[in-house]
Amino acid sequence: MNTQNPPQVSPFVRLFGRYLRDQGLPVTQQREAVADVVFSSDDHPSVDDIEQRLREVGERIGKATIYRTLDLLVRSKLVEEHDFDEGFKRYEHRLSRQPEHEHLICQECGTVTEFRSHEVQRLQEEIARSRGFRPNRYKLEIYGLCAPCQEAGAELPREGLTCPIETV
Amino acid sequence: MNTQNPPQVSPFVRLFGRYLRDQGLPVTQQREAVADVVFSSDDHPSVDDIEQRLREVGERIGKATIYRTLDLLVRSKLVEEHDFDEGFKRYEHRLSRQPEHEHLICQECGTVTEFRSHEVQRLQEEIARSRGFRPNRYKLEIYGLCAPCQEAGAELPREGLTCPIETV
DNA sequence: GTCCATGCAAACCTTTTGCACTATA
DNA sequence: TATAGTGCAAAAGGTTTGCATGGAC
Repeated sequence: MNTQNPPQVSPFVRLFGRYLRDQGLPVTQQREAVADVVFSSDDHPSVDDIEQRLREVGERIGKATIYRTLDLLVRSKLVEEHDFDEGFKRYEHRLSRQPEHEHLICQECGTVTEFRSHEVQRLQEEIARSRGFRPNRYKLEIYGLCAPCQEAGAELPREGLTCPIETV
Repeated sequence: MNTQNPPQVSPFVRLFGRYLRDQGLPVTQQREAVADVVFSSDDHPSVDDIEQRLREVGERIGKATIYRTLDLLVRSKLVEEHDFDEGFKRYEHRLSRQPEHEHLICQECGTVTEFRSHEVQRLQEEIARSRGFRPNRYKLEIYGLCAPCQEAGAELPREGLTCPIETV
């Protein structure tokens, strides 16, 4: 189909290729294409987003292959899987300037902002250790309203019981 | 079916009844039964767990009703929904001694331990505020190995690239 | 030439919804 | 009695899998 190969394989895609070879797995054109899309995305694309972006570059790759490649990318630790309570997963490569970071998620517009806090990192380690737990990874997500949505007058739904329960 | 009513409705279930009446919704036997199971569970039951526990008490309630009741319980803010990356949701009532707490999740045995940290709470508020974000709720989850699993010799899967990438 | 990946469609699993029937207020 | 809930089964939506074909090594 696509006789015109990409000008050159990006360093990140090459890293993924190395992982595949380490595992004795073939480096296919589809795997490189999916990896390239993920590594060129600076947001948190869903599988549909990835399929769409592949199509924009003239690549028609089946969803099954995308899922299977994402699985490999996650295993390689080059990509992280996220679940922002939307009913589907999002993916994000770990090769940005902020390899470890947390997320602020706007409940109005869905925008995801990243932040980094060494203090959170330290706290998490301290908490785990004090309980004899060996931490592997952690995630901190803050849900609320981003600044633009607050200015636009957005309000968070106020349901729940009228009298908040404080059972402490 | 169940002519033998529970000895008396628990205070928590009664609270839920109040919420329902506030909303102009009927307080049904099924809703009370589901609420009762959730409020008597000190772990994080899934919908299947809840169905199972209802059956153990002689209640046969359809899954649809369980889902619909859980939705009401979550709306009432008496119950929280969790997603520990298992492919389904878990539920936990907020009426324990620790209304606000975070989770340590063992990747070996799946055990969920709770912890509380005022520092995390403070940090989260500080981070949000410094970015003009209005926080509504947050979640911190630490994944790793619990003490018993470590003692049993469990190891976390070491996949990924042999040479960890530190792109900072 | 062998092995594995791909693509399509069907299967899967959790969750949601439509509808006839029943219970609540 | 009007209104809303229940249960069943079907649908929905994201993700996984089986299988025949085709490409990588």
